[in-house]
Amino acid sequence: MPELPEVETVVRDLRPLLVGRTIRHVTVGSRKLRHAWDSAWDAALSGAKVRAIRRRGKWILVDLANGSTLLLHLGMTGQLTVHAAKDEVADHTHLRFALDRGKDELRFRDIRRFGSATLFATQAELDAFLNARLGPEPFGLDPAYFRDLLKTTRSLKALLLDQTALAGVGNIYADEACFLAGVHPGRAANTMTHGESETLRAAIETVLTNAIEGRGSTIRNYVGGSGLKGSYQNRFNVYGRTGQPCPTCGGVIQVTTLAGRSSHFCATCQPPPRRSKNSTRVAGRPTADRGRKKG
DNA sequence: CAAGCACCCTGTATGC
DNA sequence: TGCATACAGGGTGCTT
Repeated sequence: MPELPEVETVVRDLRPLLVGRTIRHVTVGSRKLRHAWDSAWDAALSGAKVRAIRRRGKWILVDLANGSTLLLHLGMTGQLTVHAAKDEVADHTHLRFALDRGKDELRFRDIRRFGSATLFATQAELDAFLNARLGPEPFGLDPAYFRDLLKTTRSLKALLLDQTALAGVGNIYADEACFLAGVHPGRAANTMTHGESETLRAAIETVLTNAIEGRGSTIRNYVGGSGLKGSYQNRFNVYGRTGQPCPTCGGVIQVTTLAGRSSHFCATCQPPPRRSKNSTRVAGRPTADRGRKKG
């Protein structure tokens, strides 16, 4: 599911519902997420007051008054919402954090279980973990820094999806930003002019800002921290619009595979690079995960 | 260094 | 209806 705008929406929704409240106890499901839950964290969390909730890239950080931080990632299908404890517990709910006197609880639901929940005892450990994985946030970037990022033979798509280059951009918003900037996602990054670099940098900000304003995009499972869906999927120009007309020129939106991901573009507004990586996908063409034998 | 693939999972859509 | 296959917003690790 969730890229930066969706995670930001979850955090904004949860902030008034969580900050200042105390986690009373944790209920852990039988099936593990990406990593197993450490039972020692139960004791560390019980009685811990929530000091703040924030976002870094696609990660959610719940800072506790005792100095520890609960770090969550929603993977592809994660949902983090506050419910009344008496509400029916949906299937695939893996963690429940009882709040205050137990009338309400924070629930982590994740169908595919690509998400994760981990407790970091100190800020130093948390920072080390995140700094090893994440580049800067994509807002207010120094144009010169962004130009430096482009000094690579990698495709724009691969670069934008690389969380160590730039934190928070995923498959949807990479495609939408490239469209807005008028550049093909398969372009080698080092073929971008200074002008194009600045246009793309600004396009990323614009797309993410507008998506946050629309509470993110709901394709399948995504809901915000309040349970409300997003609306930005109604404003997609290219993502998921294969075969439909380009909003700008009326040409047909194409799809190809770049960096192992479906990549959507308008061949007129975003001229493909001259050689390689511009062929449209043919039925049956292999992609990651396809043709693998089931375990 | 970069690209490609496999893998972690489940649900849904589609074709036969 | 049933079955097989392909695909999905992400991150990680291995091989080419």
